[in-house]
Amino acid sequence: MPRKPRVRAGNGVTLHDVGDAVGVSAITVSRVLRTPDKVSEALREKVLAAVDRLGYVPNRAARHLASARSNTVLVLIPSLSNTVFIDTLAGIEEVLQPAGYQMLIGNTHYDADQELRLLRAYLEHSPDGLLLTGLTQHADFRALVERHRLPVVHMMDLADDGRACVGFSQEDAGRAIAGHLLSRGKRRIAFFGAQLDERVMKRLDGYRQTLAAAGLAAPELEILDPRPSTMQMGADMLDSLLAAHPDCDAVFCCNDDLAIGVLARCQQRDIAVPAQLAVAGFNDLSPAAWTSPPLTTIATPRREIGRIAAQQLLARLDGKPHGPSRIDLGFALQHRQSA
Amino acid sequence: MPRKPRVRAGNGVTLHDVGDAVGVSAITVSRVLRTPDKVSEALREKVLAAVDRLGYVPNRAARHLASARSNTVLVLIPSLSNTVFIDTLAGIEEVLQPAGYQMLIGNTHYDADQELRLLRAYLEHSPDGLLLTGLTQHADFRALVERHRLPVVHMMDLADDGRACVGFSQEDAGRAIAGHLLSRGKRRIAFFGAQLDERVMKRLDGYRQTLAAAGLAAPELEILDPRPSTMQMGADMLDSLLAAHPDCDAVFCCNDDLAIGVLARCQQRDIAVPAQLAVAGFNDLSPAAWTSPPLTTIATPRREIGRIAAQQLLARLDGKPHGPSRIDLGFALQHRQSA
DNA sequence: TTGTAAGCGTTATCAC
DNA sequence: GTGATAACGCTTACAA
Repeated sequence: MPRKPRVRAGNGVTLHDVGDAVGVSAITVSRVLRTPDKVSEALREKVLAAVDRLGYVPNRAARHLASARSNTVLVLIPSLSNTVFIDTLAGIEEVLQPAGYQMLIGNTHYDADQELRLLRAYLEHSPDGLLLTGLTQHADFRALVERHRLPVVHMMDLADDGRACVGFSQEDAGRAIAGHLLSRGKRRIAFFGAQLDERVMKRLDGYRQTLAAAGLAAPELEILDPRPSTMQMGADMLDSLLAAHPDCDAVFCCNDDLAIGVLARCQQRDIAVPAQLAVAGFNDLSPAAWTSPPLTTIATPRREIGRIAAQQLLARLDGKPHGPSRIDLGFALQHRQSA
Repeated sequence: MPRKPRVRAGNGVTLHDVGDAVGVSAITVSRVLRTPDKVSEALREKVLAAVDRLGYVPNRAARHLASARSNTVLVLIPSLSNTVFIDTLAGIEEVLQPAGYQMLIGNTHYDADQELRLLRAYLEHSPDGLLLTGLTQHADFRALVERHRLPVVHMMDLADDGRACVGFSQEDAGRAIAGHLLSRGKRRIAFFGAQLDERVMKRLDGYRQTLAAAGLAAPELEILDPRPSTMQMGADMLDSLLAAHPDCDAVFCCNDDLAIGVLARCQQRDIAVPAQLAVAGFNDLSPAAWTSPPLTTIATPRREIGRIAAQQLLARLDGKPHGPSRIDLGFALQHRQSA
């Protein structure tokens, strides 16, 4: 009866090979590697020596297939070029790596359809759980997630419907900036928005509410552009704002990138900041402290968000009792000289 | 004889289930999905309908186990917080995703030991190939790679020993900046270096050679710090440089971050740029165009590097004839106002 | 404490 | 064009 040997992945050394080398069965080697306590010390040492000598590397696909656990978490973020999400990833990695979990990263490009496609594609890896950015997904997204019984933690924002989330109130943050500008005596406060994702719109809402409450609502001072934000865009927005409304005395930019462009243009046009025009940003990226004048902005706890979200997810994966499912990490107004 | 049903991963729908629903065997369903041409059209349609109806999702672990190909590429980069490597990742993703490959990302934190540990850990996924940053790895790295017969492409730099690589000459780039500063009439040219990785040291070499050739070598004007670069560090370096060498008339910063800190400090200290002190950076990150004055720097083709490196790797994986293994993508001097 | 047998979901091989 | 069978490497369940 002829055998049918196949091509092998990796370096070709299997649990069985290691077992043969020591004179034990494959399952014993497996135990040495996963639950050393259940194996006698004598064997344990011999096996570990053989593992080392033969250069055995566990095959994750086989483990996954046999155990029905992939030890993999799917992380969906809107962009790789935005430091905010990179910082979040770093926080996630910090928790997942030591726990033996692998992070799969999907870039949605701020697009719900793409997000759904990514989920479909990554489902082939049968991730054990999901970390999502924001609260709003494609209409079919949730059903698919439930069908696969995947635990989910949302990041960057706060839900009120019981979904697990780790973040802060984007609306409150918008209110905080607007309130700050009012407290500095500004009365004609503009809003510059790009990308116009869920979170930017909530910041805009907070800004609107605060201005309205002060009787200073100014929809004509809102400049919104759905394209990704750039510094150039910030500069351009400033030009068009001042052309139409030279009486404007403050600008709340939905992120630091726009704000940096605005500040640069102010310097070019000799506009006094903050005396003539106050400028505020959002996120507190590293260049914010090095503009001239340094930028007043909202510092967001994004690395911490990643860390806590990952911890929450792991707790669910282990079936551990987890604390509150809505975790508010807050934000901080970084008051510098631009506003 | 009692069966032993196990827990299942994913949504529980297998090739076999789909086959049963249509009245064909599992292997036929597999063929419909992978090689539709080899299945009659009638069957094909029925099968695809069932796949859709049942919500079948292929199990990648099982495929990997059976086919000995993981369709996975391991990418090792030194840092997630450096835009340079994020851009490279974006280029890689652009090529890998459409080709059906999954990218595993490992963050080495500029540490060869960590890089080796990551390789060991990720080997469990049996990646089909490797994309590495730089040319220098841990002493044991290469042996491990060869043992697993993994094709490798190096990124960001150029090797002369036949290894596959996609990048540009870091040394030439250093020479280009130094040469430019000389051509602007500068004679006391400092070098600020952080991180001090392989590539920074090569830029430093290029700078040294150029200055030496002009009879203007000035080792006392080199400030090197092995810690990760920050804008603060750039500002601090400028302070200590000018304290010791007030006659210095130019600074070549090993990256834009340092340069931004230097420019900010120049503005604070009322140092005229470039008249009194010329400042050059490296990488041409987006803020570089928005400093005051705008930063002269080296634009590097990092996204393209990622793209081409991924293409080269895929060609090797497919056993296709690949062109030259050393691909020089060059760089461009971005001449702005700071130098 | 250690081993045996079976099964995880897919694909390679060979037969029809 | 379609199917039966075994094999991929590991872990669960159960036996010794």
